[in-house]
Amino acid sequence: MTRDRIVEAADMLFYRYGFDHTSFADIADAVRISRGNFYYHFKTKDEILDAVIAARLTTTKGMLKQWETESEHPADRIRSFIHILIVNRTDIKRYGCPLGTLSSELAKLNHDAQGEAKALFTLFRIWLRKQFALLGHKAEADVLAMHLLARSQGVATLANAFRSEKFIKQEVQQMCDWLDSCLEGASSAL
Amino acid sequence: MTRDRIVEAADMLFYRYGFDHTSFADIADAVRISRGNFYYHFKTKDEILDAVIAARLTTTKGMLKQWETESEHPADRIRSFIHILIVNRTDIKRYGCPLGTLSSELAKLNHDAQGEAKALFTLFRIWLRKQFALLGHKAEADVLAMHLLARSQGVATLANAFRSEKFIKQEVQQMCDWLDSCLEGASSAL
DNA sequence: TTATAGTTAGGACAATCGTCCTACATCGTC
DNA sequence: GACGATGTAGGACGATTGTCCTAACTATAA
Repeated sequence: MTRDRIVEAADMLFYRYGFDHTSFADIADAVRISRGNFYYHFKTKDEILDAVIAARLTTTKGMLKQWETESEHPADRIRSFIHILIVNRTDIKRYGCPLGTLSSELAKLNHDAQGEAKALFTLFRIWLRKQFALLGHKAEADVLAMHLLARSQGVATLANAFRSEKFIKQEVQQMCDWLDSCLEGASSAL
Repeated sequence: MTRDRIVEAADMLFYRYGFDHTSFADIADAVRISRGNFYYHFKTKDEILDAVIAARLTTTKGMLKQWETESEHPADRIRSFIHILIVNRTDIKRYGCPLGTLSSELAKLNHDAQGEAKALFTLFRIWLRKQFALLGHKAEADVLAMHLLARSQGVATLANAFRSEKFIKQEVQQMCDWLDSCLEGASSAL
C-alpha cells in the first residue's frame, strides 16, 4: 500500500534529516510518487508525523513485548534495552537517537505532536519501571527507569557528537555493571 | 554594536527554535533591524551560526576558568558543572541543552559547522578530564569526563521531554553522589 | 559646504515551501 | 462498452526562504 510506503519513507527521512527539514518533495522522491498526489493520502505534513509516531508506537510495543517473551529474567530484559545502543550503533553514531532527537526538535518547534513523542518515551519508562519492580526495587522503580532512560539518551547524544562507537560500547558496559550492582542489594541501588 | 546584537539574538533564537527553523526575518525582528541590512554584517546564515558558536566558545571558556578560580578543590569545580543543570533548569525544561540540541540538529542537517559544535563539547570534555586527573583518576580521567558529560546530556533531554524540573534535581543529586563515590577510592570509580 | 566612509532601509530575485485543485489512468462491476 | 470508485500525475497558488542590490541616511574630516 502506498500509504504505508509513505509512512516508512517519512519515518526514515525524519530520523535522518529532521522533521522540519524534510519536505514533501523529499518524501515524494523517496517513495517515487508524484508530489501532488500526497494530498490524497495525507492532508497535511502534521498528519504524516502523526502516522509516523503511531507506527513507532506500534513497533516499540512489539519490541518490548518480544523482549519480555525472549527473556524470563527482568535483568536480561533490561539488558536487551541497553543493547539497542549496540544494535543501532551505526545509525546512532550518525543520526543520534530517533526518540530523543525527534522529541528535542518538536520541543523547539513547539509542535502539537510533542505529547505523542513523549508517549513514546513513556512506553519505555513504564516498561522499564515494571522490570525494576520485578527485580524487587518497587519503591524506586520509576527513578531507576528514568535514570537508565536518561543515560541511554546521553550516550546517544555524545556518540553522535563525537562520532564514536567505542564510546557507546564503553558506556554500555558501564550500564550493564550498574545493572548488576542493582541486583545485589534491594535498596542499595542508588 | 549592531553585529553583537545580531549574534546575541541569533544565539537565543537558535537555542529556542532551532537553527534551521530560525529565519533572517525572525532575527531581524528580534534585533529591530531591516531584513536586508543583514547582508552588511553577515553574508550568509552560516556565517551567523559560526559567529554564534564562536561566541559560545568564548563564554564557555570564561565560565570554565571562573569555576577554576572560584573553587580550589577539583570536586567542587565538577560540582559547579553538574549544577548548571539546576541553574538553567527553566530553559532546559523548555528547550533542552543548548549544546546537545544544536549538535544533534547540525548532525541531521549534515552542516559544515558540526565540527565547531563538537569543539564546544570538547571544551567541557578536556576541562572535566583535567579535574578528574587532579582527583587522582589520571588513567580513567577521559572516561569519567565523557561519562559525566553524557549523563548531563541525558538529563537535559528527558527533562525537556517530560517537562520536569523534579527529575533534574533528582538526577543532579545522583550525579553528586556518584562524584562522592569517585572521591573515595582512586580506581574503584567505575 | 563638500567629500568620504560607514551604516541602514526597503525591496527585488529565484527557489522552495506546504497546500490544494483538476484531469487522467486503472480497476472491478453491471 | 459504460460505470462509479480508487488512486495517480502535474502543476497552480500564495507565502516564505536566503541572498543580493541600490538608494538614502549619518557623521566625521577637509
